[in-house]
Amino acid sequence: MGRPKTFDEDAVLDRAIEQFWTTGYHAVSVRDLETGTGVLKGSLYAAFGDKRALFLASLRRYADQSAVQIRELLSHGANPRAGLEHYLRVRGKGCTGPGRTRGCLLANTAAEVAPHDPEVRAVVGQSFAKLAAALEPAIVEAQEQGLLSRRHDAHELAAHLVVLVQGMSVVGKTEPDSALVRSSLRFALSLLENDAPEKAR
Amino acid sequence: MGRPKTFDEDAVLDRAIEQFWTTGYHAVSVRDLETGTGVLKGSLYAAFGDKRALFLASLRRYADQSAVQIRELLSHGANPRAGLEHYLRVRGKGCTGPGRTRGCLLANTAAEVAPHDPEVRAVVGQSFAKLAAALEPAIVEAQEQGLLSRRHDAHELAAHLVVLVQGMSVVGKTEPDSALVRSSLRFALSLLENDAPEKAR
DNA sequence: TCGTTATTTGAACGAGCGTCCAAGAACGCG
DNA sequence: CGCGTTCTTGGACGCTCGTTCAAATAACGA
Repeated sequence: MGRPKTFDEDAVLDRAIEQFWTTGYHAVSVRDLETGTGVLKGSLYAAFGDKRALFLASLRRYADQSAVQIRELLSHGANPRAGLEHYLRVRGKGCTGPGRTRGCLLANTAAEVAPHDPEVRAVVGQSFAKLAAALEPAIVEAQEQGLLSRRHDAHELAAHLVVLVQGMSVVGKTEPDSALVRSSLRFALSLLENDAPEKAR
Repeated sequence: MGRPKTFDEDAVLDRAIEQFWTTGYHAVSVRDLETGTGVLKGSLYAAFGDKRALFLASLRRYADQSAVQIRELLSHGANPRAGLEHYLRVRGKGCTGPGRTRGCLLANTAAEVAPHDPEVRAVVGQSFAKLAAALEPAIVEAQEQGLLSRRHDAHELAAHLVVLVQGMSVVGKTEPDSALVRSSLRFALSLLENDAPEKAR
């Protein structure tokens, strides 16, 4: 009953994600969100609460979406090792090139907001933990299938890859096509090569 | 001639660094800087220009200081490999523990400001490049002295460590003592072990 | 058709922002 | 002791911030 909503909340969140992602939390004003989402502030406040609540909702949606994407990327290819490689490649490419200097919303938020907002911190922290928890079994399986060296501890390697990916997303923000990101990606891929030291490609 | 300055510009920059570091660029107001530095806004504007200029000066000073620190850390210990290990340990410890959730000003700035300010971007980008340029010769020397495996390309490993360190500083902001940071640090240290797979410590 | 209910709309609010500037204060010099 | 110069001081400016709210609007059941 009553007057029906003229917008889809999830669609608005997607637009808001874009803005927070490219511009950052503090640098986006409610007026910006108004024009960016096409929803007047009054309605935004009625639907989501205040700016921080809208940001939290956007962040949670982004985190959910990226958790889904992780699973998709990891299951790409013939085996777990190919999935890991694919995941790294996509994440690396996503941080380099023109228009790709906005990094990852989770990393941006970890840097800008997390230390000052426990709720935000929890969302970001859990996202990172989930990412590691998704990578680890893929690593273990790849090792069990003899596709990946057992030289490295699976748990530590998973954590390492999580940290590395966030690092790429941050370093990549300093230039459109960062040589550092490309090199570190190449190195990470070399870590996923099977065994046999001294064997290039 | 004229009335003498009542403050040391570098000391003010050090205080400003602290504030931008722990709070972020946008979240620090000129009033905050006033109380934090103990210098009234009028004098700040007279000495540095505007807020952005003060930030840039602080950032450059931080970058210079951290470049010096890198050299110190790398020259610690008996050989280049020990220096690298020491550098990683210090950087890792600096991102974990209570009151250590502010990360690295360069990483924070890369995430929050770099994409929207070319001058800031240049400072941060050059700092990252310098860091890699400082790590690489240490890696090469360690390899030449037989202290470090030649399995990995020195240039790529240097880039990898730069990205990793920035990643640790970002991920570390999501909890006081991040298990991810500790694990990834342990993994990175294992990369610096000499050769011989399956050999712990 | 009318009353109820939910949403939209945009004007208005106080607070705080970054910035500026006129006045006062502290020095060296003649 | 003034004089010129430089720095300090803090009030004031215009603007934008996040937020609120009363009125207008649009759907529904009766």
